[in-house]
Amino acid sequence: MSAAGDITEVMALDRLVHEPARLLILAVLSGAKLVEFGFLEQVSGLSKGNLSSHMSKLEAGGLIEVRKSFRGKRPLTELCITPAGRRALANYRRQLATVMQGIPAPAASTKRRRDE
Amino acid sequence: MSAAGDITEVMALDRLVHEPARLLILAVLSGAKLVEFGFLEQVSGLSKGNLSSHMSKLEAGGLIEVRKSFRGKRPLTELCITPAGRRALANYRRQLATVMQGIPAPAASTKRRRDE
DNA sequence: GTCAACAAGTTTGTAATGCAAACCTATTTG
DNA sequence: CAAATAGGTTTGCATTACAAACTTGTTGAC
Repeated sequence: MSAAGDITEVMALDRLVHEPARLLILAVLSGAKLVEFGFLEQVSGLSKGNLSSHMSKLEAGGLIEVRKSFRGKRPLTELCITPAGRRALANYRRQLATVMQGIPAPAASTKRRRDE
Repeated sequence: MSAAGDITEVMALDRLVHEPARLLILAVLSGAKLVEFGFLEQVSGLSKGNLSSHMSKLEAGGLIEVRKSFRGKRPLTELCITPAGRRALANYRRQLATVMQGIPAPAASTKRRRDE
């Protein structure tokens, strides 16, 4: 049998989702219908360039959808997560939970403060 | 106050630990006193080269210690996690737990099979 | 009107990274 | 002795994350 928290599962993590910046984007998107580019920029602290590039990758992977429109006369880019994106995120979360079981919890005995 | 599961914490994840291959290595090391190179190679499925390179990075970061000796007349490389490594791993786990709270749980209602 | 400053993103350039193929050294086997 | 194997390391390459520079259009100063 494979151990309860088979840590080797970690090798199967979806790299597209595993990247912190993208995981953040997906997590934010999962909680809203539509999110503005500028909002994500602020929340994430990512530069526009970096954000744009991650956005493109997520879009290329079909995990998000990008809508371009106008607010007044200024361009406005909005993002939303796709069903596939939700699945990918849910699946990632599941794998992560499995992985965490393979990592020893510090909780038990972190009383050894002088261990270096 | 920052939300209970502040997803933006994800940006602070330790990249040295976040890499799946290295996380696996650390997790395995955390459960044993001393682990052989060859064993890790099998468990992880990593190529020798890749394993060696991750090993070097973890060592450079002070998260593991590498001991070279001989078994009979053949060279033998063994790895063990350092106290700093344990801390890094525990900290990573903690951050990960926080992050997971920011990702919507699929558990509740994954009964929607037709959502594409 | 036009010229400077600004908003909203995209494209380009670069340094770092993950990965495996090729290589190295020593040992065992035919 | 030659070939194969064990045990790792170094090299080379393709990908990537990131920010600086650029683009396009808008608003405000004069």
